[in-house]
Amino acid sequence: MTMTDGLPNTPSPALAADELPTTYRAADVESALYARWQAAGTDVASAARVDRMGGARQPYTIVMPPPNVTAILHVGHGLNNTVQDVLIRWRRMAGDEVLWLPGTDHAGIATQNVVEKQLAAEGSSRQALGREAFVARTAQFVETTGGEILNQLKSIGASADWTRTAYTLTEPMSAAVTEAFVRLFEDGLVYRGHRVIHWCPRCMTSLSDEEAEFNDTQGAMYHIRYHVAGDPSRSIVVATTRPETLLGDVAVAVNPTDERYTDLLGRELVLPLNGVHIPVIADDYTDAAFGTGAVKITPAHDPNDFEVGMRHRLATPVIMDAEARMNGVGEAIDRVPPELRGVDRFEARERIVNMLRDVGALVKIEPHAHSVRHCYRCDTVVEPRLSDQWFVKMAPLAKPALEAVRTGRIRIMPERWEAVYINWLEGIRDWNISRQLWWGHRVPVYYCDSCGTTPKASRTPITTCTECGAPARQDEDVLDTWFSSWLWPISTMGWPNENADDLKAFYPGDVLVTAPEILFFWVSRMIMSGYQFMGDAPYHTVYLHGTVRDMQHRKMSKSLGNGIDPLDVVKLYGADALRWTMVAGMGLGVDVLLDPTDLDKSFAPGRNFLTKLWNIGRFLLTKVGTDAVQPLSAIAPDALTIADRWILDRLDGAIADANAALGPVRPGPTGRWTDAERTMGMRLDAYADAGRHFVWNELADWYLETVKPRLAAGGADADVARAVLVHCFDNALRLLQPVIPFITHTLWAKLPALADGSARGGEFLCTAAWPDARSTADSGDAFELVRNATLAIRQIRNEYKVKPGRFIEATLVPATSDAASAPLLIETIGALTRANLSLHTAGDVPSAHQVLPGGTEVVIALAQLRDELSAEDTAKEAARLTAEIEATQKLLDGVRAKLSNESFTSRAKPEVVDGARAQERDLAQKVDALTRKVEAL
RNA sequence: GGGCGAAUAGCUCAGCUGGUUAGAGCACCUGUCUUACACACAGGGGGUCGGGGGUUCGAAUCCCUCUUCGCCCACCA
Repeated sequence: MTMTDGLPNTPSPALAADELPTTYRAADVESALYARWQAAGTDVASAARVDRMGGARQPYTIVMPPPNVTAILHVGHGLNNTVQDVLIRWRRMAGDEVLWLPGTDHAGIATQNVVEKQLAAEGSSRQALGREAFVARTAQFVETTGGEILNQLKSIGASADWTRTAYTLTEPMSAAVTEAFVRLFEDGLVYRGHRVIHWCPRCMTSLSDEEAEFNDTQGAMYHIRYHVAGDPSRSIVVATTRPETLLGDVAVAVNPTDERYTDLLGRELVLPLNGVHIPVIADDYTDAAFGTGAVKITPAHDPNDFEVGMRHRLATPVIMDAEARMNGVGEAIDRVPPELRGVDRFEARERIVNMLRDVGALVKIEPHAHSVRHCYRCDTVVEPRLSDQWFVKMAPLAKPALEAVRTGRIRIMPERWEAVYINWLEGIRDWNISRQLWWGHRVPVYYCDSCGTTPKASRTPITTCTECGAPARQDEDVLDTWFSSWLWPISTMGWPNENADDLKAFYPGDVLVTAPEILFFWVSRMIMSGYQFMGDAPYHTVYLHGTVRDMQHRKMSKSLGNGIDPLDVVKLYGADALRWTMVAGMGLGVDVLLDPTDLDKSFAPGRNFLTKLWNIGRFLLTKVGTDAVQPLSAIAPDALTIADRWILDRLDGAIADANAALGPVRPGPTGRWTDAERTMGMRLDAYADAGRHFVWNELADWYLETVKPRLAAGGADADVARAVLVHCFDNALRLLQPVIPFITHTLWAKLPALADGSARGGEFLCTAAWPDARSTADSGDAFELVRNATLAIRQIRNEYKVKPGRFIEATLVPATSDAASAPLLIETIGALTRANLSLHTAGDVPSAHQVLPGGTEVVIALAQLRDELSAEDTAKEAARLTAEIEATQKLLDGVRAKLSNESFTSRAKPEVVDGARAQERDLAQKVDALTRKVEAL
């Protein structure tokens, strides 16, 4: 017992009562502790410490998906950022140089909409204000109220590097956006296109394909008759879902093989209502089997019709204005009857249908379910509209992004999204990047109206035409918000300055954490921009988490009123409870279900676990006291009891489970994930559970209970127990820190000092070391006897309704395999079960038996239990036992049949066969013991 | 229309390359204020792993098929 020399043999003084209040109050701890982390700079990254820069650490980088600058925190942000914070905190402890780079997005349409609404409330508008003033006003709005969401993230514990906070509409970001645009322009990857795009008449801007979302809608199919010019006896019936567009029709197309219409090809039809003559044309686009087999062609208001129109060199009259009111552009005004001019498209639809009915052109109206595109920002039905826009040619950019996933440079989790990603990229279409908005990065293209020279893209503003010296004019449009977002992983690190320290140290990064909704909007485009501008992918893992939903599985939203405010949860139960509940309840890619009407119930897992952890800590720290403890390394192996070995073994198991659930951290030296690695790790729920299970179901439920007498006895063995206790709890807190950083730190800071004077890991748990498993290989198997015997005795006590407080006599009959350890353990088992446990061979008095795995028997004489039982109970018990014998016998027969099967014993893995043999033995013993038991009754 | 996925306990989900009596959390039932914790402790009930075929000594796990849900994409007016 030399290892405890010099330590007092009296119990260590207890903690002062006020140091650990009986209940954990998160509010007393969290904001103060967060401020200390900030002051100490625990989450500030240093490029110089990174191995790529000659430092000693591997970088671990996550760029935060930038929330909209005007957004307020909702539970989806909470989930997203908690996941990132868990990964970040884990790697920080594991010794990586960690960079979690936060920021916000200027969110073009969204922010402009908010300010426009304000202006409307003031009786003003952006047009009234003018561009410059509007932008200034919006900038000021962002300045004063924006970015609040980042502060809110702090209150849930997000340990981002706030010294690097970025915003997409700052000078450096603008420089990156301009540089990217100009490079693509110069490479011919940005071009001006004249085509039908998605137009939001409320936001008054074009949208990309991704921004125009499909909604299934119950609409109608209108069948309309167009008469042949000069021959009222002949006609063609067309079918359309948008009758109002007929004013812009320039042809009717039929399939060339459709014999119904062959004789009408080349003839002219008269458009009802405006009398315009249009030809009947043949085009493969028309499906003879659909509708009437005749399609009205409106090139300016339908992308397909536009294509048809191009093939047949047809005119493109625009019959709606930017606000989607019936109105002709230029000569097309003549196509719109005066009484319809200026009428909203939906109103116009009704009126046109009535007018068609009046002139006898309306054949029928059928219900028709179809998908209609809506603006992703304001949900207005999008209008296809012919206009000039800037596009990015995507096919060349998509190529390396596809290769990256195919070759394992990037993995997407859950894996099924890889197929979706590949599917989308293979059919990728060009990206409309110009928006008719004012809030955003202005398109860096300059025109000369005077000499009309080719428009130039420029990194610096052009004020005068380089050709003729006349004043140059910048393009009015701004770029799609996502055109700055797609540069986020590089622009935040200093690109286009390729020598920027951060870019060199932290790019490429590691993981991107987001929801699947923006896989195309953002994730894949970042990958493309990474390859295009830096020659490498921005991360090796895309982690797509689920969505937070209510109990009806509806997405939480403001309009449904079913949201949960994370800050409410923080106030009620603390950030740790919020974090724990979300992480522990979140399978890979699985939605998190929470009940907004019952926060108490929804966050019970977090709250319950925190309370339990607090009580474990309170009890443990009180029992251990304040005297310094030996580090585990100073304890001689033979001083460890069976229980000590067991709990240390379980700790190793928990560490291994946590590491397996989280890792692998990054791909190996090849830089590519192997097929096996692709699906490994990132199981945050499994990791959290490994920690919870250890600290609750092993440390608290078993070890803490068994160690009480040893601590009370004092002396050298008490010091061993103290050392083991503190070691286990210390490591458990380390394991749990990434999920619940506040409470773990609070408890950890109260652990007694180490007797050798060594530091435990600095001032903060969040920068202490991630646990390592012990190198020794001794197992804690012997302790299983305690657990099995205890469970058996408890079961018998319950079965026979023995009052919890009553002591009983019990006998342990050890099998040879347990003969050595049993004598050391009976006291422990007795203490756990309120039994006076003796150790000898089985008598033949009527008894309750339990056969433990391994063959040791627990025997409790029935005589002492008899008075608790009625005759009825006894009969019932006998019947129950008989049934159990039968069931066990059946199992046994099954196992024996299997073992006598030659194919099984020869082909199955040896350990499986051994398992079956052990099972046969245990079952046989059980049948035997149960039979004796029923006889004794 | 194309692509993908899922159906396992009342609910939400684990169950890896087929092998002891299919697990967890919550919910449920019984008992307990056992001097850290009733936000706890102890014990318990509950699943023919969606249906049907097949491969195998052996299938929740692999194959086929049917049914039902879900997701992504898409120019059928």
